[in-house]
Amino acid sequence: MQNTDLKIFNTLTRTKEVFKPVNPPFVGMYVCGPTVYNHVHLGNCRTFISFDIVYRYLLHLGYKVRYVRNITDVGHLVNEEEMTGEDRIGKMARIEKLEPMEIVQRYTNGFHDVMKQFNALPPSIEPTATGHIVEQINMVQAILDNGYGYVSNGSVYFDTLKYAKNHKEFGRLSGKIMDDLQVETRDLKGQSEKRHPADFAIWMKAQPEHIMRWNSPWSVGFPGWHLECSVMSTRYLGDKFDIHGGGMDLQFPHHENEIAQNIGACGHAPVNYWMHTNMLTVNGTKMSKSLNNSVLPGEMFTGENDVLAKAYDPMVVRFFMLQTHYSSTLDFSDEALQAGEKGFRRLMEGYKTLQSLQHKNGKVEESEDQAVTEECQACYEHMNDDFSTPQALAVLFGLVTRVNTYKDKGGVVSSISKETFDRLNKVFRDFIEDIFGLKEEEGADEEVVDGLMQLIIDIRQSSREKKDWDTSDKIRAVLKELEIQLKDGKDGTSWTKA
RNA sequence: GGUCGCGUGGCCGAGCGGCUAGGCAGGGCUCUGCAAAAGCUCGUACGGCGGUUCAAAUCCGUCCGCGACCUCCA
Repeated sequence: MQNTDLKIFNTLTRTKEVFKPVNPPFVGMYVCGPTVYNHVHLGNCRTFISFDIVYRYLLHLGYKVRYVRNITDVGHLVNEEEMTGEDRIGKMARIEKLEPMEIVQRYTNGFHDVMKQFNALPPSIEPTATGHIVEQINMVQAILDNGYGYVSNGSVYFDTLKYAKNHKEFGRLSGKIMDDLQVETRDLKGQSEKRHPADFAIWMKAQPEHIMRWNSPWSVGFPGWHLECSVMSTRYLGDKFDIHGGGMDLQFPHHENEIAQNIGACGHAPVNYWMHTNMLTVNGTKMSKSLNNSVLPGEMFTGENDVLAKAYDPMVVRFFMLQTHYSSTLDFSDEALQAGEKGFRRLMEGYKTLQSLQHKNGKVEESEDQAVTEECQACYEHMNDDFSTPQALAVLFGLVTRVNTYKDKGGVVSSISKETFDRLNKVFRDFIEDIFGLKEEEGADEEVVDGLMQLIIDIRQSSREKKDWDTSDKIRAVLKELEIQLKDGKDGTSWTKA
């Protein structure tokens, strides 16, 4: 159905490029997952939902995608720059008096629950850093063997200066210039172990109080944060794969260092297409764990937060995010969310309406038939243009108007051909269910159901009083089909779910 | 300070040289017992100032405002 090629904006080249997998029909995609020392917030979710769309669309195009998204459960320090930095997991374990792995398990579970609520497909592989200590040690050794690392007081650092001299790559992804970074030199604690401020630890010697520690040729310690992604992507996708994604805030230094490690170990760049999603903001400022302006998904779904006036269904939030391109910042506000909620419902109602329409062969209006065909096609072409969900959505809304018009005119469609009618149905199903991953909001809440049941019982009661048994029995019978059992007692009627 | 990006109508948000984005909100109309829904329709835009061009929201310069990264964050 697509006439155009899929184009992806590649951070490396800062241009949209036609997507050509290394080994079609297989596609390897790696996305930096969460560090599970705390709840994921909505900003984190935005990134994962964005890549869920990428994953879904690639699958829709027929690619065999291996989607790897890691769980960081060690090595991510509270302050990377200072040697005194404490491991994030270890810190929470100490504070909450739990095993580090209990922390990891708790927040991993929470993360999975949230992703499920957002209807995000699970990745093909979800590796953990602690599960790949051996591989990480091996990569540190490879980097040392190639002369791009040095041991200092039991820790191993990446020799950024030497790497930058031999490979022009350093700074390319993030647009940094090595000389600027030198100027950035600041007098920080523990920096003495490093030869250059831009050097970073690939293996760190554990301080005595550090809980998470492993044996290595250099010290009892733990792997550097940037290393795990290099190792796990290589392990599962090979040393040259298609797409690497993550939030924009990981571009530097995390992804830049990742490239350096891969080149340092394997001699060539690991990734063809780098994709970065933009930030979620609250009142114009980035949502961030460290800024304490986070809204948690759970708080959003229940409405218990300081930012928003009411609760929003996960599907509404997902839809809301799709209205903005992944590369733009997205600001959360109550007004915008409410508009999104109505828009979402309009779309879903339109989808339902479409499914209720009948096609009948008749006189085909050529221009209309052609317009519908073109609009259907446009949805795919917008997705092919760097996953432009807002534009695809706009076209879909245009089609919703058509669908509603068909319904107004009696629900029988004959002005477009059967083929076009079927295509229209396919586009809605493809986009709403497969590509956008949208589904109906969770069932009406208890309060509404209770209210409805009381109303039905009241109506039935008045028909019983009029001895209108046909009506009262019909109500009881239909409810029974819905697995609701009415119980007529002395004190009135109650109901239970069968 | 360095690097990058952004400023679009009441709100959100696409577009990025000529052609209606879209959603929400507001006005009018149609339909319907009423209401809602739905359809049709209307209005208010491209931060300021210059420049390039037959033509600029879209390119260039400049000024103003905002943000991100440069330190942990998706």
